[in-house]
Amino acid sequence: MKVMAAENNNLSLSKQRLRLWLRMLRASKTIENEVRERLKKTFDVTLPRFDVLAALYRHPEGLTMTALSRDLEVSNGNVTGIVDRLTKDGFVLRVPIANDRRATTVQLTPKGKGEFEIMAEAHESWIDEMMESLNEARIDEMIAVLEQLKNEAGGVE
Amino acid sequence: MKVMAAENNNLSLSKQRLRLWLRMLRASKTIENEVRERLKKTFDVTLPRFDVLAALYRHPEGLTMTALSRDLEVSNGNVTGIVDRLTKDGFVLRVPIANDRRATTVQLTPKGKGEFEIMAEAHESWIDEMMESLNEARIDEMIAVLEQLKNEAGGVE
DNA sequence: TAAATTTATTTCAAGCTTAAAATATCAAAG
DNA sequence: CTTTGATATTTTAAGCTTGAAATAAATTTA
Repeated sequence: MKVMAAENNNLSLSKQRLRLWLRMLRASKTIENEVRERLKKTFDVTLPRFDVLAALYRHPEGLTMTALSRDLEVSNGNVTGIVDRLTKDGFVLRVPIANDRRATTVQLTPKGKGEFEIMAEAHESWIDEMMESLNEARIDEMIAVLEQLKNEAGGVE
Repeated sequence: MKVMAAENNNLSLSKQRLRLWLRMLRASKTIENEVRERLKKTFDVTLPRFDVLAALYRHPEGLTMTALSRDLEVSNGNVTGIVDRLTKDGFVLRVPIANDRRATTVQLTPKGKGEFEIMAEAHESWIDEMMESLNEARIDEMIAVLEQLKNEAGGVE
């Protein structure tokens, strides 16, 4: 009897977790689509390009291709293409590393830095607008849960 | 002085909201990547295909291409390709609509339904595992916030 | 009814994405 | 040294994704 009850509890809890995951995915997708569209319309830049610029902005010393791929959680081959195009357009630069001829760091050019700062300001205000209803307490709460989730799922082994 | 304080408050709140968004995106991406990899390894199916099957499973009467595209929040042209491939592999079926020669509904085949049920069970257990630390209260809390967020961002105008 | 507009879908070009294979270089061990 | 294994990146093929243009059919309107 107790086992049965526990099973039933687990079952509905797992359904509830699934439901949360689907909601989270949906909210993310909605916001992401909105951001993608505004980036395109306002700055004629794609979301993946924006993401790469943002990662590099957070690391003024530059990032290797591998570090960039890990930071963005995308495949290494993927980064190659985006960086190629950003390089062609003068937003980023591949800088050889002194002691390792295999690796290069990628850095923002002054143009890339300047353009990103403009986009980042708009981006922040869009997010602020889309999350208008959330106060500080709610936000801290959410952040804590998400942090825990990410570690649990990502396998910090 | 009061204005100044308010501005500072707003500024840090908007940064906090941005921070939340980035965490949410990161958690989603981590879980999504994990699910994608497991679907591929376990069932040799891609995540977009799984998403389409899931949407159709929730609507046994079938969905038009437009409804499917809206449900998944992806472009209409995107759905065409995925449904094409699922059709070729015998998972779904395009069924003409009686009164409207422009539209077709898409439905799961028995094979599609059967295969999806197997995948869905595994999928649910993966999510359960990845969200092990979240209890019912936390989950309900999160769902409420996410629901609000989605409506705010998605423009329910 | 004919023309104009709207709706449903597909097609297309460009770019994004992954997983796996191929290159190239470095580091370690014999 | 030089082979062996590890690391960093690019390449490749297949599939995903978008936004816009092209078709086609239904609906509205003059």
